[in-house]
Amino acid sequence: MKNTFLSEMNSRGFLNQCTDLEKLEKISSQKPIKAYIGFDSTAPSLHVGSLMQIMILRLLQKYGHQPIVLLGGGTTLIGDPSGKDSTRKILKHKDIKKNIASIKKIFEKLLHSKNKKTKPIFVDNYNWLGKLKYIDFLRDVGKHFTINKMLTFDSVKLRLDREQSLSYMEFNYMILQAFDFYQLFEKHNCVLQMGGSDQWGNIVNGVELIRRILQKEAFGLTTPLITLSSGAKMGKTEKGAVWLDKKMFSPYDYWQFWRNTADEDVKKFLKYFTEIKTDELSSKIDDEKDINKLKILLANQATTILHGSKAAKDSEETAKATFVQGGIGKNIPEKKILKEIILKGINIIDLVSQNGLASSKSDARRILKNRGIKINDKVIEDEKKIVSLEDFSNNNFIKLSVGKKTHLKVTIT
RNA sequence: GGAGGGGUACCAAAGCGGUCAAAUGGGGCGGGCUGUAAACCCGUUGACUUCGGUCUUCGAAAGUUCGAAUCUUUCCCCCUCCA
Repeated sequence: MKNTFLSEMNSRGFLNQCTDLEKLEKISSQKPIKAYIGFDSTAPSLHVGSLMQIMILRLLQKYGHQPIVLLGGGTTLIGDPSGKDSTRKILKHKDIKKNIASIKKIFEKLLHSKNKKTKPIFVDNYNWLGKLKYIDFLRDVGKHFTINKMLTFDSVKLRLDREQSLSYMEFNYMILQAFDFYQLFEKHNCVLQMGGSDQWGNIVNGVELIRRILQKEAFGLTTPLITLSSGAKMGKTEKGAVWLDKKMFSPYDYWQFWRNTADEDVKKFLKYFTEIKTDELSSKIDDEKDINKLKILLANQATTILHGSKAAKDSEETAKATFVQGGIGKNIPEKKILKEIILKGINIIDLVSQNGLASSKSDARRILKNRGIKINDKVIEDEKKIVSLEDFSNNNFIKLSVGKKTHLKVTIT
């Protein structure tokens, strides 16, 4: 097999379903194509759940194709029922716009834009969905959809089977997404839509709509659902969702997220979330006996892609200092505290809870009772402990730890 | 519109006049073991506390009572069946 976009998609394990793999391979290996993926704009940032789709867009660029990023200002107003038990809360148009602007920034970091031919095209489907005329839309587009068929799609069927209500608004979602594809095909000659496996139904609808209206062929492709060995959904940590925006989730935490990958998931993730060549990768995996080294490799690569190599290196060093040497690394979050406060002395419980290391004072007390609070690696047993100048006798800072993984460098100013 | 069932902590789900800050399970958090893993084990899981207690919570409001998650009334919401 030739080295093409699809062959690498295949070797990295990104292929789940495709409407016509052979034909798509033929077309995409002859000339550059445009492909699109739609992203949810319900939050001001994407999280790792969308990362696989982003990796695919990068791959697309690598092979000289052009990605189209659809940020769904229109469809987000409706809410995709796929994979959801219940109707989401409806966002205001204003908030969605804000989200789109902030998500766009993340893409600007993750996708290359130097090469004119492969730089991403950003589109917002509100531009066409917002202008639709109901009657015209029903006549032109609606006539191509039968209720009979729509009822068989998982997104609809699962809801109905579980006897959960599905509003008429959400029921229309798949038609709107199909219409998106049609629009992009017309406007940008976009021949391929990709997405997660839960998007299969929506994507196929688009392909069919294009065939019905234009008698032209478009393609759909889905990626497999990422399953974690634990069975949990990927992307949740003790700190909440793993956001891609560093303001919401720091590069160090991001590095830690990958570093803490379960053993069983490491090899898979190296293929998905790094850009190490697949043959090089498999020999690395075979040679490396220490799974923790592979985890570090994964963390470094993944962090480099999102936050840059310096952030990755800093994070690794911080981790080493924190976990291996038990010291304090420079990426440890730092908190400055006024000298007067220290001179007066501050209660350990207050210090911990005020800095967000515990959710309340009760919580801080509880952790302390369980021997989870440490100053400079010494367990604090007395909840009345006053942190004062003598705790800073060696340095002008202390390492305040809650649990094994949360550390804060408290510095006097 | 008619008939029935229900709304309890992060989620699921018990409780149905006091012993209820509310069983149990899941999740979370802390500890142990270890590899910053998994599995397992222990502890903990409303807030504040001078550790004696105090305050707020069982869909919302009002009431009965010495005392209400538990009883009454009104309201809101959800579900099932019938039309």
